[in-house]
Amino acid sequence: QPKFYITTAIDYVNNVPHLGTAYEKIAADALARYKRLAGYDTRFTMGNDEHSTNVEKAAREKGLEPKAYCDQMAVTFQDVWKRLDVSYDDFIRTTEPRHVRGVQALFAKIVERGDIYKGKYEGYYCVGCERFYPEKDLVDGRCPVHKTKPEWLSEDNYFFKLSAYAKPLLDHYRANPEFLVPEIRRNEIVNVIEGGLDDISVSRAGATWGIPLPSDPGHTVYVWFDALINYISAVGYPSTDGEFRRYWPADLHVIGKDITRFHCIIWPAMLLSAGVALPKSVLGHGWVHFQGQKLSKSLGNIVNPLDVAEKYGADPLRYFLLKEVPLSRDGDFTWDLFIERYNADLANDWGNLFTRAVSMIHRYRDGALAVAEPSDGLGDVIASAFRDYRVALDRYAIEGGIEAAWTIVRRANRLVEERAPWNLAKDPEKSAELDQLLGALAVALQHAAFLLFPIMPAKAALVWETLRLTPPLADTRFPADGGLLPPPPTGVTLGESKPLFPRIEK
RNA sequence: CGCGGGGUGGAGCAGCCUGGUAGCUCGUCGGGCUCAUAACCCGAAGGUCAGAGGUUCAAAUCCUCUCCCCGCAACCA
Repeated sequence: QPKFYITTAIDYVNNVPHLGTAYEKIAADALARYKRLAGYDTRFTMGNDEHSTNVEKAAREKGLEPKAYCDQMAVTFQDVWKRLDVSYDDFIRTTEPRHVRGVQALFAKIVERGDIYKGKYEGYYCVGCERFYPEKDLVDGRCPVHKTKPEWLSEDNYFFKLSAYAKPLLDHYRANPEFLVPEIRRNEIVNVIEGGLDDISVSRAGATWGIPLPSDPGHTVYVWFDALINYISAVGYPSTDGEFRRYWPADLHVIGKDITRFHCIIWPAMLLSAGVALPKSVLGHGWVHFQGQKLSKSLGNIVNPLDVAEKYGADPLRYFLLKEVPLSRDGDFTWDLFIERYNADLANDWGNLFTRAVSMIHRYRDGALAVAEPSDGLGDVIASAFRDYRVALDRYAIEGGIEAAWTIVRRANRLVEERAPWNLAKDPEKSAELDQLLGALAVALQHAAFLLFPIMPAKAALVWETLRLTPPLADTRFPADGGLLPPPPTGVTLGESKPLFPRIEK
């Protein structure tokens, strides 16, 4: 059985999840669910990034020890993901012993390779910002944010010979164009590498909230170096048997475009140095804006995904984000747009097809199908929808998959008009024709629900159960021969007709 | 000259690489139907493709310049 190992970025815990973080997890979840339907042994991991001074600071501000604070945040994050139906298989926290072991082991490998050396880290450091500034970014020698004079800091640090990996990385990009998608981001990164790479500091002296260097416990591992390693520690590294052997290298890292440099330069360089295989692909997705603006704390326009989910359900939120924000681009969330998509697509198209079909089955046939097979070319529509869907999802174009599923919904709605079942029902001689139509509609609903399961798992499952289909949707797979799914049962009373998505009245 | 993305009917996008009747979803208007969540189906109106110049038999599509938005520039998904 082929495997598919997919990860999201692990989240920095100095804030609760917002709409953008949720977008990434939902997108990765849809891909993971798709791969499961496609028969892959899928491993989907996420987690929290709990080290660094910022986290420590956030904890102290709440009067908590860092660990206690992180424990709380881990519960908060996982709760949000569960409410959004994110089906992760494992949740890794960078404070867990298994992760610490992985970090120390990988670090040791890189030391062994001779890629770590001790040096001085010097620069202008603004205490307010907690960061170093290059001289060119200072305004009149002062911090551009705080207008204070930064101090000249100089501390002993360990450095990683990133500069030695420019050539190997470029070679890797040339040989594996799919290593970074979309293409636009690949070009950007290749430019950066061609411009030359500097060695990076990978340790902090005197920090206590972090993973100590095995070779020098007075230093902790730089938080990014630490965080990236979660992708292998989550599957058992430093053990190279079992899960690691089964799942590594990862098939896909789903990350935000802002951190592509870490994932596409530093991370592969670390792995090359340590002699560990590189992940197959990194997907740098775009941003979800809110009312045309970037989500930011300072603008105060942070949207809590749970607000949307609690009001209208997780599925509509998932649908909107996946349909309107292609992974390769930025997109916009506005309430007007959300409500429009909800009413037009979910309530009117898919939802209405469901209620009208199921209620006709009840009204005309006491709730049971006599036959269940496609008619009027519906079989061809479904077959090509399945093909288009898979092509799109294999390219991570989830919106294209949704579009493909919708061709089934549209065709079925049109079929109702064409065959006018309310007329067939009046004519006893057309009884067989009516049975055939109702069966075809059930088949259409079934296949649309199957394709939409990765996008809207709860509603798809509801349709599935209403049609009395077995096994459960989560255990169903794409037919190996590329044909249709086994049809819904006949002679069994179906579930009731209830609006899947009640219209939102403005 | 830091790097990059974009400007297409009211809105959001596709088309541009590989020039040749400008396409999709929503909205608007008109019609049909009544199974259904005033939902569904059919049809229509609406764009000189940011601006200027150039190449060409022919440009939204290629080239040059200008204007306007928006990102990124080592720790915000």
